Amino acid sequence: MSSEKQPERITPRAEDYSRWYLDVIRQASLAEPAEVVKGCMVIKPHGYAIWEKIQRALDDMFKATGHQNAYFPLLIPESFLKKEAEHVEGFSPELAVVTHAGGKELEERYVIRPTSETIIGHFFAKWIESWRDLPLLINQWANVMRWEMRTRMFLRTGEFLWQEGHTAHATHDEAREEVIRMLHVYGDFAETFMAMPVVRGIKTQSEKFAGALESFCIEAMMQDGKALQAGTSHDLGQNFGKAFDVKFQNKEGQQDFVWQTSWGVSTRLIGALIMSHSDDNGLVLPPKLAPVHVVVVPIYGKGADEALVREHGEAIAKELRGVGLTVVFDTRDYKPGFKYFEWEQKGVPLRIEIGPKDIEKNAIAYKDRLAEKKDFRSRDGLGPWASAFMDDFQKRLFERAKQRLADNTIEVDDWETFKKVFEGQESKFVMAHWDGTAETEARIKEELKVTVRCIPLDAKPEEGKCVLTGKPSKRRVLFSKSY
RNA sequence: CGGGGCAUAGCUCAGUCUGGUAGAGCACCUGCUUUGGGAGCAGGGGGCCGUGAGUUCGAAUCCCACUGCCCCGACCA
Repeated sequence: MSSEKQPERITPRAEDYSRWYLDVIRQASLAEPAEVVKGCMVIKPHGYAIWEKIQRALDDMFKATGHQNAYFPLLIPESFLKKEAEHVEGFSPELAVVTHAGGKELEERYVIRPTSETIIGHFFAKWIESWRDLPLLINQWANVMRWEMRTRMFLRTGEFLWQEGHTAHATHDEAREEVIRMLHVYGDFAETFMAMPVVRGIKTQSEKFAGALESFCIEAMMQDGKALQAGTSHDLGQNFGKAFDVKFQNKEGQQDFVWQTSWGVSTRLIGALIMSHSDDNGLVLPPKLAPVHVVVVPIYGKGADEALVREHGEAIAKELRGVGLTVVFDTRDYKPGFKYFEWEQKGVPLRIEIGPKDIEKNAIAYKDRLAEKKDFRSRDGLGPWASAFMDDFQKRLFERAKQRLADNTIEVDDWETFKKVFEGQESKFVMAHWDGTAETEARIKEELKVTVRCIPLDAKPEEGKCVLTGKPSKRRVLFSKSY
Protein backbone atom coordinates (compact mmCIF):
# COMPACT_ATOMS: atom_id res chain seq x y z
CA MET A 1 0.00 0.00 0.00
CA SER A 2 1.01 3.63 0.03
CA SER A 3 3.81 4.53 2.40
CA GLU A 4 1.91 7.28 4.18
CA LYS A 5 4.16 9.57 6.15
CA GLN A 6 1.52 9.82 8.81
CA PRO A 7 0.15 6.37 9.53
CA GLU A 8 -1.84 7.85 12.37
CA ARG A 9 -3.99 9.86 9.97
CA ILE A 10 -7.72 9.21 10.00
CA THR A 11 -9.11 8.47 6.55
CA PRO A 12 -11.98 10.91 5.87
CA ARG A 13 -15.43 9.35 5.78
CA ALA A 14 -16.09 10.51 2.25
CA GLU A 15 -12.96 8.77 1.03
CA ASP A 16 -13.51 5.34 2.54
CA TYR A 17 -16.12 4.83 5.22
CA SER A 18 -14.95 1.48 6.53
CA ARG A 19 -11.31 2.58 6.63
CA TRP A 20 -12.46 5.63 8.57
CA TYR A 21 -14.25 3.36 11.04
CA LEU A 22 -11.12 1.29 11.67
CA ASP A 23 -8.91 4.38 11.86
CA VAL A 24 -11.14 5.93 14.50
CA ILE A 25 -10.97 2.76 16.58
CA ARG A 26 -7.21 2.68 16.33
CA GLN A 27 -6.64 6.37 16.97
CA ALA A 28 -9.00 6.40 19.92
CA SER A 29 -7.30 3.30 21.32
CA LEU A 30 -10.62 1.50 21.64
CA ALA A 31 -9.51 -1.89 20.40
CA GLU A 32 -7.22 -3.77 18.10
CA PRO A 33 -7.39 -7.06 16.23
CA ALA A 34 -6.32 -9.96 18.44
CA GLU A 35 -3.97 -10.97 15.58
CA VAL A 36 -3.10 -14.31 17.17
CA VAL A 37 -6.75 -15.31 17.59
CA LYS A 38 -8.78 -15.44 14.43
CA GLY A 39 -11.70 -13.05 14.23
CA CYS A 40 -11.28 -11.79 17.76
CA MET A 41 -10.26 -8.44 19.17
CA VAL A 42 -8.64 -6.93 22.21
CA ILE A 43 -10.78 -4.27 23.81
CA LYS A 44 -8.33 -1.72 25.14
CA PRO A 45 -8.83 0.34 28.31
CA HIS A 46 -10.51 3.30 26.65
CA GLY A 47 -12.90 1.03 24.77
CA TYR A 48 -13.58 -1.09 27.80
CA ALA A 49 -14.27 2.02 29.87
CA ILE A 50 -17.11 2.84 27.48
CA TRP A 51 -18.43 -0.70 27.85
CA GLU A 52 -18.32 -0.34 31.63
CA LYS A 53 -20.38 2.83 31.38
CA ILE A 54 -22.89 1.03 29.17
CA GLN A 55 -23.01 -1.88 31.58
CA ARG A 56 -23.59 0.26 34.61
CA ALA A 57 -26.43 2.21 33.05
CA LEU A 58 -28.15 -0.85 31.64
CA ASP A 59 -27.64 -2.91 34.76
CA ASP A 60 -29.39 -0.22 36.79
CA MET A 61 -32.27 -0.32 34.33
CA PHE A 62 -32.49 -4.12 34.56
CA LYS A 63 -32.49 -4.01 38.35
CA ALA A 64 -35.16 -1.33 38.29
CA THR A 65 -37.36 -3.66 36.25
CA GLY A 66 -36.91 -6.47 38.74
CA HIS A 67 -34.17 -8.58 37.19
CA GLN A 68 -31.34 -10.34 38.99
CA ASN A 69 -27.93 -11.19 37.68
CA ALA A 70 -26.64 -14.76 37.58
CA TYR A 71 -23.97 -16.66 35.71
CA PHE A 72 -24.15 -19.87 33.70
CA PRO A 73 -21.32 -21.99 32.24
CA LEU A 74 -19.42 -21.01 29.13
CA LEU A 75 -19.58 -24.60 27.90
CA ILE A 76 -22.84 -26.20 26.89
CA PRO A 77 -23.36 -29.92 26.23
CA GLU A 78 -23.71 -30.30 22.49
CA SER A 79 -26.92 -32.27 22.88
CA PHE A 80 -28.61 -29.24 24.48
CA LEU A 81 -28.32 -27.23 21.30
CA LYS A 82 -30.05 -29.96 19.39
CA LYS A 83 -33.15 -30.01 21.54
CA GLU A 84 -34.75 -27.07 19.81
CA ALA A 85 -34.80 -27.82 16.07
CA GLU A 86 -34.90 -24.30 14.70
CA HIS A 87 -32.37 -23.10 17.26
CA VAL A 88 -29.71 -25.64 16.34
CA GLU A 89 -30.26 -25.04 12.66
CA GLY A 90 -29.74 -21.33 13.17
CA PHE A 91 -26.55 -21.67 15.13
CA SER A 92 -24.72 -24.80 14.09
CA PRO A 93 -22.64 -23.19 11.33
CA GLU A 94 -21.06 -20.82 13.79
CA LEU A 95 -20.38 -23.03 16.76
CA ALA A 96 -16.96 -23.66 18.24
CA VAL A 97 -16.83 -27.12 19.80
CA VAL A 98 -14.64 -28.48 22.58
CA THR A 99 -13.75 -32.08 21.81
CA HIS A 100 -10.82 -32.75 24.13
CA ALA A 101 -10.10 -31.92 27.74
CA GLY A 102 -7.85 -33.33 30.40
CA GLY A 103 -5.74 -34.95 27.73
CA LYS A 104 -8.44 -37.15 26.26
CA GLU A 105 -11.42 -37.05 24.00
CA LEU A 106 -14.64 -36.05 25.71
CA GLU A 107 -17.53 -38.46 25.90
CA GLU A 108 -19.90 -35.63 25.14
CA ARG A 109 -18.62 -32.63 23.29
CA TYR A 110 -19.24 -29.12 24.55
CA VAL A 111 -20.04 -26.10 22.46
CA ILE A 112 -18.80 -22.70 23.52
CA ARG A 113 -22.01 -20.76 24.10
CA PRO A 114 -23.27 -18.76 21.16
CA THR A 115 -26.13 -17.73 23.49
CA SER A 116 -27.50 -19.42 26.60
CA GLU A 117 -31.17 -20.26 26.05
CA THR A 118 -30.50 -23.98 26.20
CA ILE A 119 -28.40 -24.27 29.32
CA ILE A 120 -30.56 -21.76 31.12
CA GLY A 121 -33.61 -23.74 30.03
CA HIS A 122 -32.09 -26.79 31.69
CA PHE A 123 -31.68 -24.99 34.99
CA PHE A 124 -35.00 -23.21 34.81
CA ALA A 125 -36.56 -26.68 34.64
CA LYS A 126 -34.96 -27.47 37.99
CA TRP A 127 -35.79 -24.17 39.61
CA ILE A 128 -39.40 -23.81 38.58
CA GLU A 129 -42.12 -25.95 40.09
CA SER A 130 -45.04 -23.72 40.88
CA TRP A 131 -46.72 -20.58 39.58
CA ARG A 132 -45.31 -19.05 42.77
CA ASP A 133 -41.82 -19.34 41.27
CA LEU A 134 -42.87 -17.13 38.39
CA PRO A 135 -42.00 -14.82 36.89
CA LEU A 136 -38.34 -15.72 37.03
CA LEU A 137 -36.31 -12.73 35.84
CA ILE A 138 -32.64 -13.44 35.21
CA ASN A 139 -29.89 -11.54 33.43
CA GLN A 140 -26.36 -12.65 32.65
CA TRP A 141 -23.34 -10.53 31.68
CA ALA A 142 -21.10 -12.77 29.65
CA ASN A 143 -18.98 -13.44 26.62
CA VAL A 144 -20.25 -15.56 23.76
CA MET A 145 -18.67 -17.01 20.66
CA ARG A 146 -20.00 -17.21 17.13
CA TRP A 147 -17.59 -18.29 14.47
CA GLU A 148 -18.11 -15.65 11.82
CA MET A 149 -16.76 -15.76 8.30
CA ARG A 150 -16.09 -12.05 8.16
CA THR A 151 -15.49 -9.85 11.13
CA ARG A 152 -15.46 -6.15 11.84
CA MET A 153 -14.29 -4.78 15.15
CA PHE A 154 -17.19 -4.29 17.58
CA LEU A 155 -19.80 -4.98 14.90
CA ARG A 156 -19.07 -8.64 14.42
CA THR A 157 -16.26 -10.56 16.06
CA GLY A 158 -15.80 -14.22 16.92
CA GLU A 159 -16.10 -13.53 20.60
CA PHE A 160 -18.06 -10.63 21.99
CA LEU A 161 -19.35 -9.34 25.30
CA TRP A 162 -23.02 -8.89 25.97
CA GLN A 163 -25.83 -9.29 28.41
CA GLU A 164 -28.59 -11.80 27.88
CA GLY A 165 -31.80 -11.55 29.82
CA HIS A 166 -33.79 -14.77 30.27
CA THR A 167 -37.21 -14.80 31.84
CA ALA A 168 -39.96 -17.32 32.44
CA HIS A 169 -43.63 -16.48 32.86
CA ALA A 170 -46.92 -18.18 33.60
CA THR A 171 -48.77 -16.79 30.62
CA HIS A 172 -48.02 -15.72 27.11
CA ASP A 173 -49.48 -12.28 27.82
CA GLU A 174 -47.07 -11.76 30.66
CA ALA A 175 -44.09 -12.90 28.60
CA ARG A 176 -45.22 -10.64 25.82
CA GLU A 177 -45.33 -7.70 28.19
CA GLU A 178 -41.79 -8.46 29.28
CA VAL A 179 -40.56 -8.60 25.69
CA ILE A 180 -42.03 -5.19 24.97
CA ARG A 181 -40.86 -3.75 28.28
CA MET A 182 -37.25 -4.71 27.57
CA LEU A 183 -37.45 -3.48 24.00
CA HIS A 184 -38.36 -0.10 25.41
CA VAL A 185 -35.60 -0.28 28.00
CA TYR A 186 -33.21 -0.69 25.08
CA GLY A 187 -34.85 2.05 23.10
CA ASP A 188 -34.71 4.46 26.02
CA PHE A 189 -31.11 3.55 26.72
CA ALA A 190 -30.11 4.15 23.10
CA GLU A 191 -31.78 7.53 22.99
CA THR A 192 -31.03 8.79 26.48
CA PHE A 193 -27.50 7.52 27.00
CA MET A 194 -26.16 6.92 23.52
CA ALA A 195 -27.93 9.95 22.02
CA MET A 196 -28.88 7.61 19.22
CA PRO A 197 -32.44 7.63 17.91
CA VAL A 198 -33.77 4.19 17.04
CA VAL A 199 -36.69 2.60 15.28
CA ARG A 200 -38.49 0.05 17.44
CA GLY A 201 -40.02 -2.77 15.53
CA ILE A 202 -40.73 -6.42 14.86
CA LYS A 203 -38.48 -8.65 12.79
CA THR A 204 -39.87 -10.57 9.86
CA GLN A 205 -39.98 -14.36 10.21
CA SER A 206 -36.82 -14.74 8.13
CA GLU A 207 -34.87 -12.23 10.23
CA LYS A 208 -36.01 -13.34 13.67
CA PHE A 209 -33.95 -15.20 16.28
CA ALA A 210 -33.68 -18.95 15.65
CA GLY A 211 -36.10 -20.55 18.06
CA ALA A 212 -38.30 -17.54 18.80
CA LEU A 213 -41.93 -16.99 17.92
CA GLU A 214 -41.19 -13.37 17.30
CA SER A 215 -38.24 -11.02 17.62
CA PHE A 216 -38.39 -7.32 18.37
CA CYS A 217 -35.51 -4.98 17.71
CA ILE A 218 -34.19 -1.47 17.80
CA GLU A 219 -32.60 -0.35 14.55
CA ALA A 220 -30.30 2.67 14.34
CA MET A 221 -29.13 4.55 11.28
CA MET A 222 -25.41 4.92 10.81
CA GLN A 223 -23.88 7.94 9.07
CA ASP A 224 -23.69 6.11 5.76
CA GLY A 225 -27.41 5.42 5.82
CA LYS A 226 -27.09 1.75 6.69
CA ALA A 227 -29.04 0.18 9.52
CA LEU A 228 -27.49 -1.38 12.58
CA GLN A 229 -29.48 -3.69 14.78
CA ALA A 230 -28.61 -2.39 18.21
CA GLY A 231 -30.68 -4.63 20.44
CA THR A 232 -33.15 -7.49 20.29
CA SER A 233 -35.89 -8.86 22.49
CA HIS A 234 -37.47 -12.23 21.79
CA ASP A 235 -40.77 -13.88 22.50
CA LEU A 236 -39.66 -17.50 22.83
CA GLY A 237 -43.17 -18.80 23.40
CA GLN A 238 -43.05 -22.29 24.90
CA ASN A 239 -40.41 -23.53 22.45
CA PHE A 240 -37.60 -23.85 24.97
CA GLY A 241 -40.02 -24.72 27.75
CA LYS A 242 -41.07 -27.77 25.79
CA ALA A 243 -37.55 -28.64 24.69
CA PHE A 244 -36.22 -28.53 28.26
CA ASP A 245 -39.35 -29.56 30.06
CA VAL A 246 -39.71 -26.35 32.00
CA LYS A 247 -43.05 -26.99 33.64
CA PHE A 248 -44.93 -25.45 36.51
CA GLN A 249 -48.15 -26.22 38.32
CA ASN A 250 -50.66 -23.45 37.72
CA LYS A 251 -53.28 -22.10 40.08
CA GLU A 252 -55.73 -24.68 38.79
CA GLY A 253 -53.33 -27.45 39.78
CA GLN A 254 -52.44 -28.38 36.21
CA GLN A 255 -48.99 -28.76 34.69
CA ASP A 256 -48.10 -26.20 32.05
CA PHE A 257 -44.99 -25.16 30.15
CA VAL A 258 -43.56 -21.73 30.97
CA TRP A 259 -43.53 -18.88 28.49
CA GLN A 260 -40.03 -17.51 28.03
CA THR A 261 -38.30 -14.42 26.75
CA SER A 262 -34.73 -13.47 26.05
CA TRP A 263 -33.16 -10.15 25.15
CA GLY A 264 -29.68 -8.81 24.61
CA VAL A 265 -27.34 -6.06 23.61
CA SER A 266 -23.64 -6.41 23.01
CA THR A 267 -20.35 -4.58 22.57
CA ARG A 268 -21.74 -3.89 19.10
CA LEU A 269 -23.26 -0.83 20.78
CA ILE A 270 -19.77 0.67 20.81
CA GLY A 271 -19.67 0.29 17.04
CA ALA A 272 -23.06 1.99 16.88
CA LEU A 273 -21.75 4.83 19.00
CA ILE A 274 -18.76 5.32 16.71
CA MET A 275 -20.79 5.30 13.52
CA SER A 276 -23.50 7.56 14.93
CA HIS A 277 -21.47 10.49 16.18
CA SER A 278 -17.81 10.42 15.24
CA ASP A 279 -16.23 12.63 12.58
CA ASP A 280 -13.10 12.93 10.49
CA ASN A 281 -11.17 14.12 13.54
CA GLY A 282 -11.92 10.96 15.45
CA LEU A 283 -14.26 9.73 18.10
CA VAL A 284 -17.15 11.78 19.45
CA LEU A 285 -18.82 10.49 22.59
CA PRO A 286 -22.01 11.44 24.39
CA PRO A 287 -21.11 12.71 27.88
CA LYS A 288 -23.31 10.07 29.53
CA LEU A 289 -21.00 7.35 28.20
CA ALA A 290 -17.70 9.22 27.86
CA PRO A 291 -14.97 7.81 30.12
CA VAL A 292 -13.46 11.30 30.26
CA HIS A 293 -15.58 14.45 30.15
CA VAL A 294 -12.95 17.14 30.33
CA VAL A 295 -9.25 17.27 29.70
CA VAL A 296 -7.31 20.15 31.20
CA VAL A 297 -4.12 20.99 29.32
CA PRO A 298 -1.52 23.14 31.04
CA ILE A 299 0.47 25.64 28.95
CA TYR A 300 3.89 26.59 30.24
CA GLY A 301 4.90 29.68 28.28
CA LYS A 302 8.33 31.26 28.19
CA GLY A 303 9.45 32.18 31.66
CA ALA A 304 6.14 31.04 33.07
CA ASP A 305 5.80 29.85 36.58
CA GLU A 306 5.18 26.15 36.03
CA ALA A 307 4.17 25.52 39.59
CA LEU A 308 1.58 28.27 39.36
CA VAL A 309 0.08 26.89 36.13
CA ARG A 310 -0.02 23.47 37.66
CA GLU A 311 -1.73 24.79 40.75
CA HIS A 312 -4.45 26.43 38.65
CA GLY A 313 -4.85 23.31 36.55
CA GLU A 314 -5.35 21.19 39.64
CA ALA A 315 -7.85 23.67 41.02
CA ILE A 316 -9.87 23.61 37.80
CA ALA A 317 -9.85 19.82 37.71
CA LYS A 318 -10.98 19.68 41.31
CA GLU A 319 -13.75 22.16 40.72
CA LEU A 320 -15.06 20.15 37.75
CA ARG A 321 -14.85 16.88 39.64
CA GLY A 322 -16.91 18.57 42.29
CA VAL A 323 -19.88 18.71 39.91
CA GLY A 324 -19.52 15.04 39.06
CA LEU A 325 -17.42 15.21 35.91
CA THR A 326 -14.51 12.92 35.09
CA VAL A 327 -11.47 15.07 34.46
CA VAL A 328 -7.94 14.40 33.30
CA PHE A 329 -5.33 17.02 34.08
CA ASP A 330 -2.81 16.13 31.41
CA THR A 331 0.61 16.99 32.80
CA ARG A 332 2.51 14.62 30.56
CA ASP A 333 5.67 15.94 28.94
CA TYR A 334 4.26 16.51 25.45
CA LYS A 335 3.60 19.63 23.45
CA PRO A 336 0.10 21.03 23.96
CA GLY A 337 -0.80 20.53 20.30
CA PHE A 338 -0.01 16.85 20.55
CA LYS A 339 -2.37 16.51 23.48
CA TYR A 340 -5.13 18.38 21.67
CA PHE A 341 -5.07 15.90 18.81
CA GLU A 342 -4.88 12.89 21.05
CA TRP A 343 -7.83 13.81 23.25
CA GLU A 344 -9.88 14.94 20.32
CA GLN A 345 -9.39 11.58 18.68
CA LYS A 346 -10.44 9.91 21.90
CA GLY A 347 -13.73 11.74 21.91
CA VAL A 348 -13.43 13.93 24.99
CA PRO A 349 -16.31 16.45 24.76
CA LEU A 350 -14.51 19.41 26.32
CA ARG A 351 -10.92 20.60 26.48
CA ILE A 352 -9.78 23.37 28.75
CA GLU A 353 -6.44 25.12 28.37
CA ILE A 354 -4.86 26.95 31.24
CA GLY A 355 -1.76 29.12 30.74
CA PRO A 356 -0.13 32.27 32.08
CA LYS A 357 -2.35 34.57 30.03
CA ASP A 358 -5.50 32.92 31.30
CA ILE A 359 -4.38 33.06 34.88
CA GLU A 360 -3.68 36.74 34.49
CA LYS A 361 -7.14 37.38 33.04
CA ASN A 362 -8.96 34.98 35.34
CA ALA A 363 -10.07 33.13 32.20
CA ILE A 364 -9.76 29.84 30.42
CA ALA A 365 -9.55 28.81 26.80
CA TYR A 366 -11.81 25.92 25.89
CA LYS A 367 -12.60 23.80 22.89
CA ASP A 368 -15.95 22.16 22.25
CA ARG A 369 -15.35 18.83 20.50
CA LEU A 370 -18.11 19.69 18.04
CA ALA A 371 -16.88 23.23 17.30
CA GLU A 372 -14.42 24.41 14.70
CA LYS A 373 -12.46 26.80 16.89
CA LYS A 374 -11.67 27.35 20.50
CA ASP A 375 -13.30 29.95 22.66
CA PHE A 376 -12.69 31.79 25.92
CA ARG A 377 -14.62 32.42 29.09
CA SER A 378 -14.21 33.50 32.68
CA ARG A 379 -12.79 31.22 35.32
CA ASP A 380 -15.78 31.98 37.49
CA GLY A 381 -18.62 29.51 37.68
CA LEU A 382 -16.72 26.84 35.79
CA GLY A 383 -18.43 23.90 37.50
CA PRO A 384 -22.03 24.77 36.70
CA TRP A 385 -21.05 25.93 33.24
CA ALA A 386 -19.23 22.68 32.39
CA SER A 387 -22.06 20.64 33.81
CA ALA A 388 -24.57 22.48 31.62
CA PHE A 389 -22.18 22.13 28.70
CA MET A 390 -22.34 18.34 29.02
CA ASP A 391 -26.13 18.32 29.09
CA ASP A 392 -26.19 20.53 26.05
CA PHE A 393 -23.57 18.42 24.27
CA GLN A 394 -25.59 15.29 24.86
CA LYS A 395 -28.67 17.06 23.48
CA ARG A 396 -26.86 18.38 20.42
CA LEU A 397 -25.63 14.90 19.54
CA PHE A 398 -29.10 13.48 19.81
CA GLU A 399 -30.69 16.27 17.79
CA ARG A 400 -28.07 15.93 15.10
CA ALA A 401 -28.60 12.18 14.84
CA LYS A 402 -32.36 12.61 14.90
CA GLN A 403 -32.19 15.11 12.09
CA ARG A 404 -30.07 12.76 10.02
CA LEU A 405 -32.52 9.94 10.60
CA ALA A 406 -35.43 12.14 9.56
CA ASP A 407 -33.62 13.48 6.51
CA ASN A 408 -32.73 10.02 5.31
CA THR A 409 -35.97 8.22 5.92
CA ILE A 410 -38.21 8.31 2.87
CA GLU A 411 -41.35 6.72 1.56
CA VAL A 412 -41.05 4.93 -1.76
CA ASP A 413 -43.86 3.47 -3.82
CA ASP A 414 -42.29 2.26 -7.05
CA TRP A 415 -39.57 -0.22 -7.79
CA GLU A 416 -37.48 2.05 -10.01
CA THR A 417 -37.12 4.68 -7.30
CA PHE A 418 -36.49 1.97 -4.75
CA LYS A 419 -33.60 0.60 -6.80
CA LYS A 420 -32.17 4.07 -7.32
CA VAL A 421 -32.05 4.75 -3.57
CA PHE A 422 -29.90 1.69 -3.04
CA GLU A 423 -27.58 2.11 -6.01
CA GLY A 424 -23.95 1.23 -5.37
CA GLN A 425 -23.05 1.67 -1.71
CA GLU A 426 -25.95 4.03 -1.10
CA SER A 427 -28.50 3.39 1.59
CA LYS A 428 -31.29 5.14 3.41
CA PHE A 429 -34.23 4.03 5.50
CA VAL A 430 -36.98 3.36 3.03
CA MET A 431 -40.55 2.95 4.18
CA ALA A 432 -42.31 0.90 1.56
CA HIS A 433 -45.08 -1.60 1.16
CA TRP A 434 -44.24 -5.29 1.21
CA ASP A 435 -46.48 -8.22 0.42
CA GLY A 436 -45.38 -10.06 3.54
CA THR A 437 -43.79 -13.05 1.82
CA ALA A 438 -40.33 -14.46 2.41
CA GLU A 439 -39.93 -14.89 -1.35
CA THR A 440 -40.19 -11.17 -1.95
CA GLU A 441 -37.75 -10.47 0.87
CA ALA A 442 -35.30 -12.92 -0.63
CA ARG A 443 -35.59 -11.45 -4.11
CA ILE A 444 -34.95 -7.93 -2.86
CA LYS A 445 -32.02 -9.09 -0.77
CA GLU A 446 -30.58 -10.97 -3.72
CA GLU A 447 -30.84 -8.06 -6.09
CA LEU A 448 -30.00 -5.09 -3.86
CA LYS A 449 -28.60 -6.48 -0.58
CA VAL A 450 -31.48 -4.70 1.06
CA THR A 451 -33.56 -6.34 3.76
CA VAL A 452 -36.64 -5.63 5.78
CA ARG A 453 -35.04 -4.32 8.96
CA CYS A 454 -38.30 -4.37 10.84
CA ILE A 455 -41.97 -3.62 10.86
CA PRO A 456 -41.99 -0.46 12.99
CA LEU A 457 -44.23 -0.60 16.02
CA ASP A 458 -45.63 2.81 15.20
CA ALA A 459 -46.40 1.92 11.57
CA LYS A 460 -49.94 3.04 10.95
CA PRO A 461 -52.26 0.83 8.94
CA GLU A 462 -52.24 1.94 5.33
CA GLU A 463 -53.51 0.13 2.25
CA GLY A 464 -50.88 -0.13 -0.45
CA LYS A 465 -49.15 -2.29 -2.99
CA CYS A 466 -45.90 -4.19 -2.52
CA VAL A 467 -43.05 -2.17 -3.98
CA LEU A 468 -41.75 -5.21 -5.86
CA THR A 469 -44.71 -7.43 -6.65
CA GLY A 470 -47.63 -5.01 -6.51
CA LYS A 471 -49.56 -7.38 -4.29
CA PRO A 472 -51.69 -5.85 -1.55
CA SER A 473 -50.06 -4.68 1.69
CA LYS A 474 -51.53 -3.27 4.88
CA ARG A 475 -48.64 -1.14 6.11
CA ARG A 476 -45.21 0.10 5.27
CA VAL A 477 -42.09 -1.67 6.56
CA LEU A 478 -38.53 -0.43 6.98
CA PHE A 479 -36.08 -1.43 4.25
CA SER A 480 -32.35 -0.74 4.38
CA LYS A 481 -28.93 -2.12 3.82
CA SER A 482 -27.48 -3.19 7.11
CA TYR A 483 -24.39 -4.08 9.06
C1' C B 1 -15.55 -21.57 1.93
C1' G B 2 -14.09 -19.08 -2.97
C1' G B 3 -10.98 -14.76 -5.17
C1' G B 4 -6.90 -11.38 -4.19
C1' G B 5 -2.91 -9.36 -1.22
C1' C B 6 0.64 -9.50 2.60
C1' A B 7 4.26 -11.62 6.32
C1' U B 8 11.66 -7.98 7.66
C1' A B 9 12.53 -3.28 14.47
C1' G B 10 6.72 -1.39 18.53
C1' C B 11 4.24 0.80 13.65
C1' U B 12 4.42 1.82 8.14
C1' C B 13 7.51 -0.22 4.81
C1' A B 14 12.40 -0.59 1.55
C1' G B 15 15.78 -4.56 0.55
C1' U B 16 14.00 -10.18 -2.69
C1' C B 17 14.08 -9.78 -9.62
C1' U B 18 20.35 -10.27 -9.92
C1' G B 19 22.27 -14.86 -2.92
C1' G B 20 27.71 -12.14 0.11
C1' U B 21 27.98 -8.75 7.84
C1' A B 22 20.08 -6.08 8.51
C1' G B 23 17.99 -0.74 6.41
C1' A B 24 14.73 4.03 6.46
C1' G B 25 10.82 7.04 8.51
C1' C B 26 7.86 7.30 12.68
C1' A B 27 7.67 5.53 17.76
C1' C B 28 10.88 4.52 22.20
C1' C B 29 15.25 5.90 25.84
C1' U B 30 19.05 9.88 27.58
C1' G B 31 20.60 15.00 27.57
C1' C B 32 19.94 20.03 26.18
C1' U B 33 16.48 23.40 24.31
C1' U B 34 11.21 24.11 24.05
C1' U B 35 5.65 24.55 25.31
C1' G B 36 -1.39 28.82 23.18
C1' G B 37 -2.86 23.08 17.25
C1' G B 38 1.08 16.84 16.02
C1' A B 39 8.67 20.89 18.30
C1' G B 40 14.30 20.93 17.32
C1' C B 41 19.36 19.19 17.89
C1' A B 42 22.78 15.45 19.56
C1' G B 43 23.49 10.65 21.25
C1' G B 44 21.35 5.68 22.10
C1' G B 45 18.51 0.90 22.56
C1' G B 46 15.90 -2.40 19.78
C1' G B 47 15.63 -8.08 14.61
C1' C B 48 15.24 -16.44 15.12
C1' C B 49 13.73 -11.39 8.28
C1' G B 50 6.08 -15.91 10.11
C1' U B 51 7.23 -21.62 10.69
C1' G B 52 9.39 -26.08 8.74
C1' A B 53 12.12 -28.59 5.22
C1' G B 54 15.40 -28.06 0.84
C1' U B 55 19.31 -25.94 -2.95
C1' U B 56 24.12 -23.48 -1.94
C1' C B 57 30.74 -22.46 0.48
C1' G B 58 26.96 -18.88 1.90
C1' A B 59 19.63 -17.66 1.98
C1' A B 60 15.53 -12.05 4.22
C1' U B 61 16.63 -13.04 -1.07
C1' C B 62 15.98 -19.17 -4.92
C1' C B 63 12.55 -24.00 -4.50
C1' C B 64 8.64 -26.74 -1.72
C1' A B 65 5.16 -27.15 2.20
C1' C B 66 2.61 -25.06 6.20
C1' U B 67 0.55 -21.22 9.27
C1' G B 68 -1.31 -16.54 10.26
C1' C B 69 -3.30 -11.75 9.11
C1' C B 70 -5.80 -8.11 5.90
C1' C B 71 -9.15 -6.88 1.75
C1' C B 72 -13.32 -8.39 -1.63
C1' G B 73 -17.71 -11.93 -2.14
C1' A B 74 -21.63 -16.09 -0.05
C1' C B 75 -23.57 -16.26 6.06
C1' C B 76 -24.51 -13.35 10.72
C1' A B 77 -25.79 -9.73 17.13
